[in-house]
Amino acid sequence: MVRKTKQEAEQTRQCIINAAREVFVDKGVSKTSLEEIARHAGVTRGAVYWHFTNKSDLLHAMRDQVILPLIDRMDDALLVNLDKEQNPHNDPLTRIENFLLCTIQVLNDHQETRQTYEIMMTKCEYVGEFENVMQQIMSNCSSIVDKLEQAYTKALEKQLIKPKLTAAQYAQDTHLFFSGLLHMWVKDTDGIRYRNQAQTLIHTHIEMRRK
Amino acid sequence: MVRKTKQEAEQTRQCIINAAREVFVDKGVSKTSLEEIARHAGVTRGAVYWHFTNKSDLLHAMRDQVILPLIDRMDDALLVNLDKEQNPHNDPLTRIENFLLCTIQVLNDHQETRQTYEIMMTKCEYVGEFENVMQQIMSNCSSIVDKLEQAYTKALEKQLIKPKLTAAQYAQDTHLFFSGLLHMWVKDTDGIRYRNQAQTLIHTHIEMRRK
DNA sequence: TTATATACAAACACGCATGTATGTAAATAG
DNA sequence: CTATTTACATACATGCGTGTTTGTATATAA
Repeated sequence: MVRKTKQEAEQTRQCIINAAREVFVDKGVSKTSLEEIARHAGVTRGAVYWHFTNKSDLLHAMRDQVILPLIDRMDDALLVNLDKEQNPHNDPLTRIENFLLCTIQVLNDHQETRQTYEIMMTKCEYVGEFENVMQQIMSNCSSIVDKLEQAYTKALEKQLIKPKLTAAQYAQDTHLFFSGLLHMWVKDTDGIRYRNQAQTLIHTHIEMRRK
Repeated sequence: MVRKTKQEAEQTRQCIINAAREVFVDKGVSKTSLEEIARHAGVTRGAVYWHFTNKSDLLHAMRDQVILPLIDRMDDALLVNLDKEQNPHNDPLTRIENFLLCTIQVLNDHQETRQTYEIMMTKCEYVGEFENVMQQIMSNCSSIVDKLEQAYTKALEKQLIKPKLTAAQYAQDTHLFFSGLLHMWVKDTDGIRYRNQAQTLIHTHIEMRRK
């Protein structure tokens, strides 16, 4: 065999992750063997065990590749320069809407992200060594709600929405709406019920709040 | 061995389902063997294979026991006598709120339901012979949205909510909200973030719509 | 240039879960 | 009262997935 350079090794590592994603999405995590993943990637189980300690580790790596960048984008979309820029295309409410739209857009355009979400939502079990991922998800949700609340606070200050409810309440409701939408969007593989009208649903949700 | 009567046999069948639920919730569906379930139920795999063709069949039976009654309750809560009874405690909006509250209540009070939901949401993979369950869930959602829409139509007629949006739009938004809430409620095993304030969240969601 | 670490492939050992086939005692049908 | 079916327990056959170990050719460091 031909020993690989560091770059080539990193390439196989990525290749294994990609192969895993495609087999996972097809057969589910627990019913795919590392042998199958290796074959799909054009390597042997030796390579898989070299780059990852086990299947769970591989799954973690797969998830991180998609989730971590998404969290970064979130800050940009919801918080950065929230107080500056008084022009109407940058008001807090529109930014919230754009954040939601943008996330759906990523799922639409980026197959890697879409497949990973599908796996995490419907093709894996949060059990044993994977149970703490649940905690990560929950704390992630908390930070989303926090950021939404900050945006809604600005929206209240600028009197874009009715003061009937608090920013926290608006934020919670929006988060639950979006959480539901993501689940439905991912599960709606035909695209008939949710994927095709996600933009409309989001716009409606925000519009409901506008004065 | 002592041959059982029909009643006793039905009892062991139920016993197996209960055992399965408790082991599933603990170790996840794919990592629990039928041997383990049998042991937990105080029988052997022979009994399990007698009552169910395989693990998937058992999982289906478990799900049906919880989901089917829930669908029945839904009709009662949202549709029955929707046009009669003009008293304010039975207005369409309150009925929607009560339906949501009632569903959460069932999860709270009924361990069997709670565990089953936890399994279906975070401890099983929708793959292979279980993929059609996904379709069932989706079509179920459709009928929920339909019923919500009917209730919201009445609410619009009675001018309880603002005519800014259509009944269908309100229904979709409420369904996504509730879908998100259910997911979060189930995942929030500590109860800190969602379980403790579910009632408030629901009330807020409905209140937002009130004129 | 040589020694060592790297990046895997190949081989080994092991248990465990599944499905089926057979055995069996008592309930039930007739 | 007898025959048959029921409701399982037990035993058997089989395969598959995992983790580890060993082998090896080459990149890389010195």
